[in-house]
Amino acid sequence: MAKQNTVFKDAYNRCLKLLAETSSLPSEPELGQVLGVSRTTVRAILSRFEELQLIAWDKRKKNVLRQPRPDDYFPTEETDSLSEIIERSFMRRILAGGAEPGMQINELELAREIGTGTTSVREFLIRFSRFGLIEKRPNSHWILKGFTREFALELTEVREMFELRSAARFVSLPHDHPAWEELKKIETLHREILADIDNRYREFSELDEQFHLLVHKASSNRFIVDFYDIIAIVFHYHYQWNKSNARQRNARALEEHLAYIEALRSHDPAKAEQACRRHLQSARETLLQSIP
Amino acid sequence: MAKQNTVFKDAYNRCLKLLAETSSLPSEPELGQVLGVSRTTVRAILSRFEELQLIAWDKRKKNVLRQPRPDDYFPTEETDSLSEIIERSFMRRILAGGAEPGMQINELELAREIGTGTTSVREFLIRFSRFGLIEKRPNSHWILKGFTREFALELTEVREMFELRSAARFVSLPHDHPAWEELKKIETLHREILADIDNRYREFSELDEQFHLLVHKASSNRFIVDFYDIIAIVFHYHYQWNKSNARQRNARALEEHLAYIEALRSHDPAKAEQACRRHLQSARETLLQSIP
DNA sequence: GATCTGTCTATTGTAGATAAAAGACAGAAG
DNA sequence: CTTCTGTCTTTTATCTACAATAGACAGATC
Repeated sequence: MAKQNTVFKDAYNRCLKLLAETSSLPSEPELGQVLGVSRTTVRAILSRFEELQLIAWDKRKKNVLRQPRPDDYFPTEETDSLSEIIERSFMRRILAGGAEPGMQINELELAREIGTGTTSVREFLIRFSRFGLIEKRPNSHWILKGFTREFALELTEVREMFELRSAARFVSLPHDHPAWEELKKIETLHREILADIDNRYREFSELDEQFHLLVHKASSNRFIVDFYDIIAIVFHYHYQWNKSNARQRNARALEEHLAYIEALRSHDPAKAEQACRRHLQSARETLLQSIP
Repeated sequence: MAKQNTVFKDAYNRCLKLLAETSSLPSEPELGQVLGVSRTTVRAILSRFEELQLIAWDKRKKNVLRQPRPDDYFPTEETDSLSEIIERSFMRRILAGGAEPGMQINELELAREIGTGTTSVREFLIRFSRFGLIEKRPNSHWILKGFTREFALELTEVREMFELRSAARFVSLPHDHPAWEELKKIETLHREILADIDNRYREFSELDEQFHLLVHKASSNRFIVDFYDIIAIVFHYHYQWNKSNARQRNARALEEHLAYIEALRSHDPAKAEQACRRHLQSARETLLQSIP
């Protein structure tokens, strides 16, 4: 296998959903636009649709013949890109499996275990190394530095510097800046989830990421925004891993976010700083509690 | 060619220098230690020495037979690792050659031009992407974001946050911390270069890197220390590129460093902050001046 | 004349192969 | 009994090959 066709399969599935809602599909370039793929892939999808008698395709006419059935979709496991698969496998290993700091990481072994070529694993490790959890010994193995207390402290130290600065920028954004609109939407979502916290507390993780990313973006600094990737990935896997008291923790964080949002909207730097600090401090404590 | 034997060639050259200074070489593990390579490579070197009648080798005895001649050394071009070659080629292209922001970067073309496989170019680009100068479009090309004014401003903004914090940590290091010793050495070097500035001003670039890295290390924060890589690479190539007024600029920076060092040694946080700010400001101005 | 389709070409993502380098282990030498 | 050497195995760095995907261009269609 040279290249996985996950782009095709994923776009195919999404296109099936579009197909379920109309009687004829738009032009190839438009489909490409909507699905975020090239015309080559669009045409591959349309060919398959035609083969399976889902549409009648003649040049510009793409009439829907029948509704898609559940088994027309590709299984979701097949639509994940290789790098997503590698990332998940790797994170499971280093967070769940007793991964001691100092442990050696072996490209070949990882590749065999995941069932993929070494090239992809290697590229993943290179990309991942910027998160500061692993380190390369040239001509030799990687070393796992581990998700330790020091790591968490160093991470939160930088996070706090960056977020405080971003929050300060946020309050001085012009009133017509789109971020205010976005902030309002996020606030609404907060209230909705909080109103039905027992059922919806799991949605917090994603919302948390959205909110803090919005704040970081106000810095207009690529290094600050990029750094948020590290925080996001750590918290993402951390939430998956450590579920104790999730409902209660999330409820508290949602309240803090609301106070933080209100402070941002006051346009008062001092208030924003205070609310930001308060939330960051409790986020840090939560993170540290989960590390032995 | 599967793997370049640059490790061998480089270690070989360094081993020749050792050989010039003794009458017999130490044990294989010890040589490996000194040269920073494995025993396999050490043995390859010794085999070659024996072949060329440089030593008589019998088990533990490795007696020097003759002094190395200049042509016993491998040419220096052959001792650079592939990634160094790629980095240099790439930086020359984006700094020197009229590289417009927004330009597409093509892995295959770069590889052809450098005369190497695509894998190595690809891995380089992935590693390099953390510097924020390029960005990947998945399944498609890379985009050059360019060494622009915004880039420089974003870079220096973060640099200033990090270095101020590191300097604050530095002044509170315990008196017996090895950093103080190191600082003293660096100060001496500063004075030496300054005393003979007309001849030695070119040595500033390397010293600058050493000094600021020492300061950043006081933060004990891997993200802060790692970030210094970006600054170092930018300034490194920037100095190579923009040589106007180098003597004068470097003399001024050396003076500022000395004031900064003195402030650090006073253990007075306020003084350190002031000296740090002053130097960072002029470093920023210098950088910005060179960007159109 | 703008947008679309058919066709063709170029580039990326990934696997597989191989030389270089690292590293493990047993027996030899001090 | 510690350190060294000889030998062997494993892993990394790199190249090449190829399917998936992107993208370009000319002619067709509205």
